[in-house]
Amino acid sequence: MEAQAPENLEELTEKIALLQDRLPKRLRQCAAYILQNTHEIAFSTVAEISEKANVQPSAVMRFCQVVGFGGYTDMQKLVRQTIQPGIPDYSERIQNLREAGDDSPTAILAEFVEAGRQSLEQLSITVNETALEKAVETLAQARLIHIMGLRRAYPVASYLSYAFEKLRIPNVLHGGEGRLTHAEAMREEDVLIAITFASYSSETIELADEAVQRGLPVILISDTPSLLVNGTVVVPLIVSEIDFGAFRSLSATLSLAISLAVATGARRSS
Amino acid sequence: MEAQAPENLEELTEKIALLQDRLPKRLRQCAAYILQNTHEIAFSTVAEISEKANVQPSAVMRFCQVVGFGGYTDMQKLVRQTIQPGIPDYSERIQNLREAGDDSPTAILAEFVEAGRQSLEQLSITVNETALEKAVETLAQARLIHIMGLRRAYPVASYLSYAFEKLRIPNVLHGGEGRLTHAEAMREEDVLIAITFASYSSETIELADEAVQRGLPVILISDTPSLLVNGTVVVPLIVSEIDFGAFRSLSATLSLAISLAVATGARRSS
DNA sequence: TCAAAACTGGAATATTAATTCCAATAATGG
DNA sequence: CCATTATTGGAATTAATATTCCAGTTTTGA
Repeated sequence: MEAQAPENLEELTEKIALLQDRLPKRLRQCAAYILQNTHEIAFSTVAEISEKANVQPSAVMRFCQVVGFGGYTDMQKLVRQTIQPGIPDYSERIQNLREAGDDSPTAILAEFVEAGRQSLEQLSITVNETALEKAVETLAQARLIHIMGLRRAYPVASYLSYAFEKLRIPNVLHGGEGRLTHAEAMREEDVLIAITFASYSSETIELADEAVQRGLPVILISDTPSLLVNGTVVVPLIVSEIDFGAFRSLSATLSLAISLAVATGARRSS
Repeated sequence: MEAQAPENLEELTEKIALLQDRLPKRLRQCAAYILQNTHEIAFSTVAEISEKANVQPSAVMRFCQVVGFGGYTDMQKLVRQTIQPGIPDYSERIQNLREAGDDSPTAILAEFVEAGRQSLEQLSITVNETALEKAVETLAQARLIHIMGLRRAYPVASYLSYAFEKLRIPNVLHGGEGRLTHAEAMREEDVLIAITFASYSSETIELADEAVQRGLPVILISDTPSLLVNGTVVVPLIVSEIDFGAFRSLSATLSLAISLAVATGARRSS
């Protein structure tokens, strides 16, 4: 209306974000959908967008006008312009990012993205289906799931705990900030998920040992099979995450962990 | 005519190349232009293509039919599909998995790996280099870095904290297990990294607001730009992570986060 | 509680683009 | 060179899509 039409994608998202709160219900639905699926506009018709956003075509139309465009066609033109030069060619894009200069943030990001991608690929190839299946089966029958992981492994452990929580599966996260472990809380019919990478945290190893001694199944998420404490009760899940510098993006490990949780949830509810 | 329509870009180019020689003049012009500008088809109308190829629209039409498509629309559909790899609807896919009875851990893992891969690609394409650069610059100059993220964002926050620790960069992780925040600890020259995804944790938002009011720079890692608290001091880093079911692999977000940390470390030591 | 304003859904209309058709032209073969 | 067939250009038709309009509904403010 009175406002200028955005002239590039950033201006567009910024403007939508700004408006979003003051917009009436249906227009806000449009805003939300378009914010998250901006690029869809390039290829979709008004009708398609409106259906996915659960509004009438006319609402989408009004939305375009509120944002400052003459109509949907104008907005689509903008999105197409900004998409076209790129032609989402991943490898080319990564190449460009890498060339940005050695310690530039984008160059570093490119390396981590690439490392993450390779790790994921690696994971999908090397995953031991039998072990995974066994792990899920074990978890599905557990009364209480104990989770332990420190340092690099802690984000994985905490995300697992969060996922189980959401799935309403009883779990305990050991060794959080206070580094406390509650070995004595491990009872019959419980299971321990231990996550540790070289060089291994002694606390995690100790807890795993403790669990083994008490006869509990242990699922071990690690980067090498070198610490098979005890072949009979330990289910090893190996993830070889690619390092960049001293760090890893954890992409593969987290994917494996979350799959474990979701599969367990599915198994339980069926 | 009765020939099969190509089903992907390679088949298409192959077929055109094959036909090219036996085609009459105008159709050969079409072939030549389309071979070299295949991707244009995704965005252009028949009229536009025909003009650029110096032929009549009807010639383009005939060309499409000769290649095996029903019409221009079909050919366009094909090109669009291959340019924009799907953008799969994951909530639908998990439904499909369930219905297909394939909720095996391996199948679920495959989905998460795929979702992670796509998120990483997406990130490499949509990352805002300027914002990233600004974020690193800000962090490099910070006296103390505050980190806040709850629920899904907590693994990211804790990994960031771990990385900064390893890099010997002073940092505080707020809102850990006890959900405690230490707003009063935020002083002049500090910086806050706030991580939150829809639906946003009110605690994180509040801490960010507090920081803004105290005049501290805030770096916001989020999935939509919809909560730009204050454009002047907040640096927004947007990651659109693909959901699978109710969960995400966090691949893209963690890659971004770890890059931020490493780049900051590099900047500081130089 | 009521009147005015804002919002919404769905149908009606206008625009634009795809597709077909046919007469005119050019190529081919005897 | 003529008859036949293939190709072409452009207009006419059809289909799809964007856009507007308005009556019904909800929200707002006094």
